[in-house]
Amino acid sequence: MKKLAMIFKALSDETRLRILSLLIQGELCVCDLMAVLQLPQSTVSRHLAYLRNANLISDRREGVWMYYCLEEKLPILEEQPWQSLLSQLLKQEQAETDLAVLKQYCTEKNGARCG
Amino acid sequence: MKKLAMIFKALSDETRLRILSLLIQGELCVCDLMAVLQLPQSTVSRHLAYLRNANLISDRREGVWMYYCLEEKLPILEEQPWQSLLSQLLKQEQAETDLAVLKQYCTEKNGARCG
DNA sequence: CAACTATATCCGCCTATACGGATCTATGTC
DNA sequence: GACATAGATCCGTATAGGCGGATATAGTTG
Repeated sequence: MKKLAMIFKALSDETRLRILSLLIQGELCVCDLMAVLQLPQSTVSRHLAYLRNANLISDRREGVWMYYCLEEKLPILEEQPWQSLLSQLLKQEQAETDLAVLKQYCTEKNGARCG
Repeated sequence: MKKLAMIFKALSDETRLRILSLLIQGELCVCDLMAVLQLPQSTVSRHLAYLRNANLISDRREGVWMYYCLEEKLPILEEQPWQSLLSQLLKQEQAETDLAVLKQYCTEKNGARCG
């Protein structure tokens, strides 16, 4: 029960929910998230660390960049409720806005790396 | 998104999850919850108030007793993810223990009122 | 190794909220 | 109205965690 509560605590912050909704589209690095969310780097990194500690996302280093992506299966929460929570996220207005910004950002970046 | 985050915040405390898992069985009053959870009245009432403010439960007065029960449909979260979260709750070890205690408590009480 | 960039972590500050005993309020009973 | 009981709220205390600028660290490039 305590573990389940920890997962919900990880989900109890708007910024973290926004990050998760963006990661549904695929892995992103810290720069990407900073650009889309318009938040300082320390804030983004802190939330990513929180989500990683809760095992909701995993990271992968590629050179200087850290790429984060959603964990598809969680140790505690079963797959069905987890996926249905994620799809619920996408239905939020804020998620739509953020995804539009992400799309625009990706177009401009056009496959290039950050930096 | 903020509202969704508020719901998760309400779910981010172990005691509140235990209360919700008990309420799945049907409405209970504060005395019942105190007895089963073995927690002081102020603690139980505080968590119930938190859950009510988050619209996860509703209350009903009957004489001196306040009965609380689960809200079946939430304004923000759709029914499917909500129900699947609730069923996830029941799969936790702590929930099994608590439900056993509740069952025992109800047997002893045998339909009587509190007090 | 020096310089640069991406990211993680530290720091001080501030708010939210957990706890449980004490008190207030509402209701029922005599 | 006096009293008892259920429950809500208040209180002081303690901790978690949000914020974002500053600093530390890790990898890349010359």
